[in-house]
Amino acid sequence: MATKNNAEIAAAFEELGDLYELDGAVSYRVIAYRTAAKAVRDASVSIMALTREGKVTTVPGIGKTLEEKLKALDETGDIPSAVKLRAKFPVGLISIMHLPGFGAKRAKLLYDELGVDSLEALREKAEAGEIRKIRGLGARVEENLLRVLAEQEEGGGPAPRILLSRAIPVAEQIAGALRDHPAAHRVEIAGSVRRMGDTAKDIDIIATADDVGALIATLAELPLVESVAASGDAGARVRTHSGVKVDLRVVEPDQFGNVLQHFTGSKAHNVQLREAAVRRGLHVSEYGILDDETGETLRCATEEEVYERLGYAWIPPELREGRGELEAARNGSLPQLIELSDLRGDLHCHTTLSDGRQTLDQMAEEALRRGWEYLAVTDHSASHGFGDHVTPEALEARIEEIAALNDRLEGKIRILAGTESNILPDGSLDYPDELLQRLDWVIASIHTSFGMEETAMTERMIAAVEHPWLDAIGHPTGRKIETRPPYAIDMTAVIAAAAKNGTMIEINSAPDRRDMNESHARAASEAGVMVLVDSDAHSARNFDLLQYGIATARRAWLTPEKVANTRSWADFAPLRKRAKA
DNA sequence: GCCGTTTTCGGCCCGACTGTTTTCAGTCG
Repeated sequence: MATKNNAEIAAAFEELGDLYELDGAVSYRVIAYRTAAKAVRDASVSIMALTREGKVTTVPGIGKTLEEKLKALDETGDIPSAVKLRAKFPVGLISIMHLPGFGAKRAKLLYDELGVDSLEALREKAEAGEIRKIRGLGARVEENLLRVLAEQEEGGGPAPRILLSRAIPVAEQIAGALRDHPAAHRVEIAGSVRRMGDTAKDIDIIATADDVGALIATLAELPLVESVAASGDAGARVRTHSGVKVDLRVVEPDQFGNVLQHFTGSKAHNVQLREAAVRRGLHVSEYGILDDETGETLRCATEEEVYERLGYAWIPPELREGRGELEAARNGSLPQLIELSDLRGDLHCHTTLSDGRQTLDQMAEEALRRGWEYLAVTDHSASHGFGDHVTPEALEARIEEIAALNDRLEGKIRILAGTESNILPDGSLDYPDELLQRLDWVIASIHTSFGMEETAMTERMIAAVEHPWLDAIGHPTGRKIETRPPYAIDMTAVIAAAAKNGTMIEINSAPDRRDMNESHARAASEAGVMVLVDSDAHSARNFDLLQYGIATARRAWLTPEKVANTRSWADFAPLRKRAKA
């Protein structure tokens, strides 16, 4: 039987948590399963491999009981308690409990009272006016239910999350407009946008102002705002023409720090922060810090004060995910995170030779303008297809062209003749070794045969990692955020092979890739792999995308030393395999 | 079900909103 991957294990824990909730288990048990599911999904290593090694209880949120369930899942393909509970509750109840405004209690109530066991049966009962007759429910619940069911049919499920690259311009445009208003004092973006996560559900903005009404009016009248969903004396919720929801909260200046901290989150960070505070007799909320001893609530104008009162150094938002940052902030071991300005070059971009929109000279000129020391030009390779492949002969001509360009540039910047070679299904590259050896730089990626089974895909990638002229792996999992899952691959094994062979792995900065992700990047760096932050630019403007790769690097706790292309050319050049050979 | 700078047992973040009921349960972030 195939080994369950982390996503499958997380789904099994989610399901079991739902089933226990339907069964009326104490809430803490249900929460424990959901916490564990998240921990498994975010883990950078194979949870099943850890289970077999007897080390899985080192993962926060997984204890003895869940270890036993993991063993059962590994050996039999299922969890006995889930089998038992599935016989008790029809699968349809889980769909019902996930409807907005519903939960386990209501799903169970509907099942017990009306025998409802599917969304279809639920709709029939609602249309027949049966829901409103149940004690504890009413006409409003029935109306809302019918509306939700209709919306689901129309929209096909919950609203998708928006990519960070779509959220940031909207957030900055709105925050900028509000800052320009004379009544505004402080205006800050909060939420997952401030944490620079892969995606956001909505945009949170926190402000202080003399005149709340004027600020809300300014927001409502912005050209990009389509409609105002709610508006009060403490803020407003609006929707942009592009469908993005924006929440503005206007708060008292002496609570700004508390509110900004609260709404920056994440949930896991805040829960851990508050639990730790309770152990010291302090209660944290968005309104202040209540001290049990004095009965007084401390209101903080700045976030720094909030963390200081609780005994922590201020924590960069990108780290606030409940992944050890509180402990590090307490004992002074927070990392000095990499910044965009630390980069001295880019090792992955395209020109008109393949599918880029600008010429070699234009890309070089832009890199020079940005003050970089080096730029590797890595057009697609011989088997790329789409009519923009680069034959070996064309690549040889490109080598000459770049030599001439470097002469003209007189050492102001160094352009590297490179390729983004395809990793073929057997793990080989699609140029002859003699040609790869003549290049200054070789990055290689998988662009075909995404459907391979995990073992074969991992072997394919490791064969490439071991190639003597391959310097780095590009976008190693192939994911497209919100649109395409990663192909099946054991990244723990790939990372180990990369560390052993001195092969670098990139964080691709394309905002729908950000690949490798923050979890793999942190693991790779800890394993001793040199990480790259690459733009994969297909135009000169695309170099701006590096901000998203840097964001992923920061969320992976990376310092400048851990990222190879923060180095000067003199220090970077020897890290390439061809320099060591 | 997890976990420990009071604890290996007895706790477990905090508040808003909605809709239903007269003081609260359920859901959500």
